[in-house]
Amino acid sequence: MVSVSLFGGHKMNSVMPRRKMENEIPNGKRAMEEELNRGRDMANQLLEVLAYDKSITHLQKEEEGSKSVLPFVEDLVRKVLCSFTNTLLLLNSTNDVSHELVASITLRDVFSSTTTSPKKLESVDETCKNRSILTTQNPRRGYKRKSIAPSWEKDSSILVEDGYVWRKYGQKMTLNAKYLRSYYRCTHKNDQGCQAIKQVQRIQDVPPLYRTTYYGHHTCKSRMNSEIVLEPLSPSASSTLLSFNSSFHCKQENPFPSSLLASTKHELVEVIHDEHSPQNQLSSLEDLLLHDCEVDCDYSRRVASMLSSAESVEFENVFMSSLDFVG
DNA sequence: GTCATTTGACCTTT
DNA sequence: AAAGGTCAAATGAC
Repeated sequence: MVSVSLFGGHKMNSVMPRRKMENEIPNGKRAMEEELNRGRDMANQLLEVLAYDKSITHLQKEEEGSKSVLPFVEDLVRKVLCSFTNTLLLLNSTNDVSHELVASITLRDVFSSTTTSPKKLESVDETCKNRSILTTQNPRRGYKRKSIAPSWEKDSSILVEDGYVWRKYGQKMTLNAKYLRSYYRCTHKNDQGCQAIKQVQRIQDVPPLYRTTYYGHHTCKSRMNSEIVLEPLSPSASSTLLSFNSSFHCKQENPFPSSLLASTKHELVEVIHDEHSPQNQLSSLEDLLLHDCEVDCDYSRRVASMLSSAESVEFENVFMSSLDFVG
């Protein structure tokens, strides 16, 4: 089980401006710490309960006359969600982060850009300051370098259309790479403010292998309905490998529907917006926190019923990432 | 004319 | 300072 210590868990970078230390934690932050710790403990319990539940077969249950632990799980999930909600309320009320930044970072960003540490927030803040200087002195204004962690990585032996419209904005030869890396942004960046970008790098010649790394989320409404293979398929060139790189802190939004995750079909794959997919389950969690300050029992019941043990691990990852963000 | 891509320069991060 | 990421003018395709 991963243990995260708030405020002390992050290595203090020498470059990092010194902020308030442990003995200077304001009440709001202390309360946040307590809330998050509570939530984490409950998430841990949830995992243990689920693991226990899984270990007992239905037959055994019948023999022992034991009942499902689901109601207990539900309760735990509800408490976890309460903790999230309380923390987010505290987050919103804290003045520790600039109002501008709070306004620019939505709750969804908190969950999506889960490696955004305070250090990063500060660097973003600095970037904002610098940019305000640039806007008056440098004609090349609006320059913004990606500061978020990759959200999804996909290795594929074929070039596939992922359902979004991308616009190439650059390419670069990188160190230790034999091929150019191409940079794409969502074509709706300007008209809809969509911040999604991706990088495509050919990593192998024979058989051809491409690594596509996605950053950010699509906020545009341009989703097409199918994944289109751009290159002719050969029997040998059929594998599509999706990976959550373990080095990534965030294993969050998957730009592909779950129905594609396990797909190795040699044909066009229909994109199915499955409301029971893990991705959407997590989205549901986010929505809970986004829209409801008070956790609805029906919602938590729904969430609990949707969670498999694997998904509760994902749930915990999201939770841990939020700790990372706050800590 | 409009829009996408190319490409060198510029900027940030490490 | 090097490497990686982004911008925007130039260019091409339609």
